[in-house]
This record gives sequence, structure tokens and C-alpha cells, in this order.
Amino acid sequence: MKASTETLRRQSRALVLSALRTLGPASHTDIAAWSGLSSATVSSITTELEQEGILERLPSEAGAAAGRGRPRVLLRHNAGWVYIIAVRVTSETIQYSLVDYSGTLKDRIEEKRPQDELNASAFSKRFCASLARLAKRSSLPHSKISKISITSKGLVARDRPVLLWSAIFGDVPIDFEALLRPAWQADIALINETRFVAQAVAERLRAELGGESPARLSTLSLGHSIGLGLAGKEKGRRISSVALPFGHMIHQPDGPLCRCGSQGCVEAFSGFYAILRKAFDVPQNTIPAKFVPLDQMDKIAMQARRGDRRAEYAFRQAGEVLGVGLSRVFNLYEPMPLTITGPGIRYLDLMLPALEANLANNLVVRFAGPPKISIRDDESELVFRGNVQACLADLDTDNHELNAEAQAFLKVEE
Amino acid sequence: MKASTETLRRQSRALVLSALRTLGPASHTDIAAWSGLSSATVSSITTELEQEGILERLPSEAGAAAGRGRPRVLLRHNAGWVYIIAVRVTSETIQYSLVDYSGTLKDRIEEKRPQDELNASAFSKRFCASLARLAKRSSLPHSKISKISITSKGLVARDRPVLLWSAIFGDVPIDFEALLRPAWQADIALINETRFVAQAVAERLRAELGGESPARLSTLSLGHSIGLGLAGKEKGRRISSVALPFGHMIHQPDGPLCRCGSQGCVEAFSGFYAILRKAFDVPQNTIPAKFVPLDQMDKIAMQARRGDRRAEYAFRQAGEVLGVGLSRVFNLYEPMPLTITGPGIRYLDLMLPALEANLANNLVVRFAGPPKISIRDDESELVFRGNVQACLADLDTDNHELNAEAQAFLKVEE
DNA sequence: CATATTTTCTTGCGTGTCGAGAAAAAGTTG
DNA sequence: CAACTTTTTCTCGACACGCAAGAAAATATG
Repeated sequence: MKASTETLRRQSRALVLSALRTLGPASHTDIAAWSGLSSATVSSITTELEQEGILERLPSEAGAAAGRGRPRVLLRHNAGWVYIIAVRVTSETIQYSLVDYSGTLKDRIEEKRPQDELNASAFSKRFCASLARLAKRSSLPHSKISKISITSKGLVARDRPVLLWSAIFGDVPIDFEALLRPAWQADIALINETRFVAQAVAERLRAELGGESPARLSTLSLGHSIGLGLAGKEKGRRISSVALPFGHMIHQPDGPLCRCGSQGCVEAFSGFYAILRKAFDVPQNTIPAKFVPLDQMDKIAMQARRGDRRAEYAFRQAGEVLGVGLSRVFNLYEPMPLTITGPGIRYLDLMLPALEANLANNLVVRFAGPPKISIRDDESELVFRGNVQACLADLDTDNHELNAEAQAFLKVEE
Repeated sequence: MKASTETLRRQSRALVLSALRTLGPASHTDIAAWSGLSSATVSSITTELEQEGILERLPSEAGAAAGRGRPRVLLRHNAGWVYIIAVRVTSETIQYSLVDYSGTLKDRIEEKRPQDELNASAFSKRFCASLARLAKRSSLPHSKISKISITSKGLVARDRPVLLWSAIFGDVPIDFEALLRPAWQADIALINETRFVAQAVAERLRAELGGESPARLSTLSLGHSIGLGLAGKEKGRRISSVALPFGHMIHQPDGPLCRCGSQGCVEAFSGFYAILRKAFDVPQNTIPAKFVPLDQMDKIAMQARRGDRRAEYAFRQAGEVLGVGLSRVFNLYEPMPLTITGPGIRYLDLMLPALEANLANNLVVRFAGPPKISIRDDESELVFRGNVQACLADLDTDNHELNAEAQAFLKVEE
């Protein structure tokens, strides 16, 4: 709505910071060239940011490739300006990562989740303790942590960091805001992890292909549960992403029972437990297993590859349902490239033909042509990177309120 | 990305114009209060816009409710500044509406489509002729028409005004850009009509409820085919909307044959022809009828209400499929209020219970609660109003390039 | 040590928004 | 009818932003 001259400055500042994120350490002229801003504007903004402590000058260019003229002054994010903590919660482990403002991983705690800890309050208690330990270990005051971004599977509220439904705690909600606010001033975010897979893949593609990267892309995560992420280039060079609760989209109203209590969700056809259930011909409304060991899945896959009809059909059906589901998504959004990740890619040979066939059987996909499908086996890394990239982009865009105290401090100094 | 001081002016100008759209004729102070801009800025912008001929002063306030102080100078859009033509193409009729810049309908041509005109080139020829006639009748030069916005059902390309697939012409595309560019300089847009139903409903709700209006809403159009529109409040007070090709989302991969050639589309269960086919127990892969007279549908409905099992089931299944389909959409976006329009609302009593039951059976909808459903019987009016509102909002936002010649003209005058 | 080269930094200008107050145009009151 | 009040419009000076151009800085080269 109303935009003032300060809005303009904000945008330009964000643009400068964004230039440094994608270029790495860079000089005035580099930033000006990349951003389209004039050299004068960049100069004014960088000195401002430098005084505020957000940027710092690189110690000097070591003379190596110095060239002829006045030596360039390289700028970069001041790593110690603020920190973020990226947490990844999976059903097996929790990973707490401390990351500085330049995006470098400083410290990490990984803990196994006891498989019998089905109690939300025990989980919460340990969660808080580990978080505190991580900050303490680097002797960082809590005020230096500007964002705690938690990723998980399951259903996440849109507007609050609340886990509404998860495979482990079911309908017992976990409110991370209520949990962490007492001890932390940081921004607290809870995001479905598949979103960040999409974010990371899109970010990487943009870095590689530049303007040629696709306007939108999707990522599918296969495992115990099914996740779908979408990423798109918004105006202003930023990449935005969402996670869709694809796993709990109804595929067939009277279908097999899902962990969420509904019948016929995509997950109830294509999740590991669903494939297991089908392969062993267990009744379709049996309450699903919470965990399926990978080697058990491997065994079924082996049977399928050897020609066992039942096992083969279990995987094929999983692929079919994914294909139809994706065709629905692409129908509503638009056909876009697909990247598949997660432990389930080990069985992709058993699912992909059915997936592709069903994906193509749709008016919109027929017109746009079949989307490119690619596979990545580093889901964990992608989730982490995507999370960090999104957090840092957030900070770059609106580090203005946050730093009010720092700015006041500077004013006094003058 | 890069924003300059001119960007700022653009935005402020758009804000002023947008204030006048929602307030009607208004004074400086009104505009300043509504927009948050200062009185000085508004003054500078309005005199600018007035000189360019975009705004005009209202002839004086007739002294009636004049009040005490200096009399207000009311401003409004200069109706004759530019014109738009809004065209609505349905399978039965084509409606061409000439609308001035203030949003007033100036002239309209309605023509029946010959039911045997299945030839795209005959259609195209008549289309061009009628459009030319409309402009000529008001003796407007083509250059005064700044936008021709066509609405239709069927599959529309995202980035070009091309009708890719339609019930009548099938896969024979109609490229309105190629068709109209020779004779018109106007912007040419082709949009699925359900989008504008959503736009109009959202716009109306905002006018009635102000900030209390829902952030998002959906509209479902029932008839020969099925349409779904979504509208949402974007930042900057504007309402944005999309039409989703909901009718051709696959409901069931091996389901009945759809007019589009796929099997199991939503339309193939819930469109009029699908209900007819089911009620008469015609084989599900029979090539669907292109038109179903309303009185024939009425007859089936009558039978269903009297207890005919087969007819009743045909409608119930249509409702079920719509409900499951909507649950999928709400799962991917978010649950939101639903407005149902179109000729099919006459049979809603036969479909609504099944629709509601299936809509609720979903994890996401279960958490958000069942969406409010309302019914409107003025689809035609909504499509028209939504189209006009969207066009005018577009013009208000970027009438800057368009008016380059007018501005040059003014420069010479000075 | 002067010159070429490259980058950084500064100055002046045009444009945008805003606050405050002057000017305008009525009604109100003695 | 003239002075006063009220309400709105309009103008002016101050300040912020971005930009083009050129001055200044810092180095390599001959």
C-alpha cells in the first residue's frame, strides 16, 4: 500500500545484501553491476551497513590477483552480526545447527530420538534443553540468536509455529512459540521440511543456470510419509517456496486407512507403511505401523524385482497414486519440473513407470508436455541448506526493526 | 528488483486512483485519509492526473449538503479517458460490452451462437465483425479502446490470449492475439470466466465487510462444465484471482470419459452431460453430448426428487466428486469460504449433502473446520463485474506507458 | 618519478514525500 | 455588512533517495 522514500531505501539495502549472498565477497562495482543500482547509491548503502555492523570489509586481497588500478575493497556479511539456529526434526533424529550470518555452520548437535518417547512433554523438555546447550557451547547470549527455524514433517499451522498433526504425536499439538518464547527473543518459525528441499533445489538451479532456471519447480519426498514442495521465482529475484500437505490429499475417498485417520490419503497408498501393508496383503484398514525399518522395505523391493507379483503391485500402485496426485497438483498450479528425494528413491525403479504414465494422463499436462523428472539423494543436506538460505534471505530483507537497538547504540557513539 | 523514485510515484498514483475506485467521487482530504498519503502528495498527484486527462473535477456539489467551510472539490475518473471491451463467450451466446473508464456500461451487443457453428474460422470472423460494430456504434476510434478482455470456459494458456481447448472447438486453438491485433492496438486478454466470479465476489465482500473480509475465497460454477475460481487479498489492497482448471482435474484415473479426451475428470462426473449419462445408464465411455438442454436436466432432477434411485445417484455422485475435488484443492491451498454459482445451483439440493460430507473428510479441512458455503444465482452479472473491475484495476496500475502519447501532447502544449 | 589504470568516494541535481502553514471559500454571528 | 469561524485546497521549505559525472585514491608500469 503506501510506500515512502524509506521503503525505497529498504529495498535497495535488501538488494545489496542479496547481491553479496549470491556473489560472495564483492566490491562496490560488482554490486552495482549485479543490482543495477548506481555506484553512488551502493557506496552510500554499504558505508551505512558497515557502520551498523552488518557488513565488514575483507582484510585486504592478499595482493595475489591484484591487477593494476586501485585495489578493490571486498565486502561481505559480518558473520558475527547475528546467528540462526536451524532445527530438523525427523522421526528418528533431531539435528540442531548453529549458523552464523554469513551462512557458515558453527556447531551442531545431533540426537537420536528414543523410539519409545511418544510423550509430547518429554520431547518438549529435551528440545529446550538441547537448544540452550547449543547456544551455551558457543557462549552466545540468547539475544544474538535472531531466528530459530524448525523443520518437520506433518501438518503445520499456516500462521503460527504450531505442529498440528504429526505421525508420532498424532493430534497432540506442539506449540513451539509457547515452548520457546520464555527463554528466547528470537523469531520462531516452523516449516514443513519439504518446502526447503524445493527452496534449496531452486536456489541451486538459479545459481547454475541464472535467468534460464525454470519459473517454478516441485520436489517430492518419498519415505514413511510423502511430502511435496513448490518453489517459484517471485518478483525481486527472491525465491519463494511452500510445502503442500500432499501426503494427506485424498486420492480415493474410501481407500485404505491413513495414519492421520482419514481414508484414502496419498500417503496411505505410497508411504512405506502403505507399501508394506499392500505387499503383505494386510487388510487396508489396519492401523498403520509407525515405523518401517528400511531393510524390511529393501526385502520387499528385492522380491518385487525378482518378479513377486504382490510386492511388485504394491510399489506400482504407490507410483500410480503419486502420478495421479501430481497430475492433480500440476493441473491446479501448472506443470513444472520435478525433483524426487528421500529414502524412497531406492525403489524408484519400481514406481517411476506407473508414476509417469499417470502423470501424463491429464488435459493440462498433455498440453504442456511431460515435466522433467530428476533425482537427488541428499535430502538431508537440501533441507538444511534451504532452511538456512530462506532464513538469511529473511534477515536480509527485514533486519531493520531487529537492529533498532544497535542503531540507537551507534547514534550515541557519534 | 531495482526500484527508483519513479516507481514510488507510480505506486502513489495507483493508490490515488484506487482510492477513487472504492470511494467513488471524493475530495483531496478523503483520498489522503483513505490512502495514508499526505494531503500535499495527493494534491500534487491529482493535479498531475487532471492535466493528463485521467481525472476530472465534478461540476460542483450543487450546494445541497454543502456544510460550512470551503466547498469540497470532488474528483472522479474521467469516463472518456479510455474504454474497455469486455466479452463473455459461452456455448450459447456471446456478449460484447463497451465500458468507459469510470466503469459505466455504455453499449452492449448480445448474439446467439448458432448451434451448428462448430467451425473456428466462422466463429472468428463473426467475433471480429461484432467487435468492430460495437466500437463503430459509439463512434469510438479503435485507439480509444485500451483493453479487450475476453472470458470463456475451457483451457486458457497462461501467458498468451489463446484458447487451447474448449468444449466446442476441442483441440483447435483460437489465438485472439493473432485474430485481433491487425485491427486493434488494445491489450488483449483471455481469462477463464470463473476467475472473475471469484474476483467479483471478493470485491463485493471487501466493500461490505472491509478488513473483516476473508483473506481467500473460492467460487464453484456448475453447469455443462465445472469451473473453480480463487480470489485472495494481495498486499497493496488489490484483490488477485485465478481460475483453476478444476473441471479437468483427474478424479479417478479409469473413470468415465470426459469431453477433453481424458478419463475420470471431475467434469466427467459432475457436468450436466455426466449426470445425464449416469441417470440414463449410458456406458461411461460414450462420447459425451456437447449440449444438454436445461429442461432435460430439470426432468432428471424431478425424477430424483421423486425418489428415482438412478437419477438420485447421478446427482449424488456429482456432489461426491465435487466434494472430494474441493477437499483436494483446499488441502493444497487452504480451506476457504465457497460460493456456488451457475445453472447447476437449481439441483444443489440433490448434490450438497454429498458434497459437504466428502469435503470434510480430510486432514486439513478437519483442522480448519468446514468452510462456509453460499449460493449466488447471478453468475452472468458477476462475470461481467469481475472482468470490468479487474480491467480497470489494471489500467489504474499501469496507465503510464499507455498514455505516453497523451503526455507528449501535453508537453507540447505547455 | 611520472603516467596509466582501476576503483572508491564526493558533489550537485532532479524527483519524491511530508509537515506546516498560507490562501480560499464558504457559513455564522453581532 | 463586516468580522469571525470553519473547512478544504494549495504552496513552500525541509529532508531523503538515487543518479550522473567527475574528483580522489591507490596501485602497476615504464
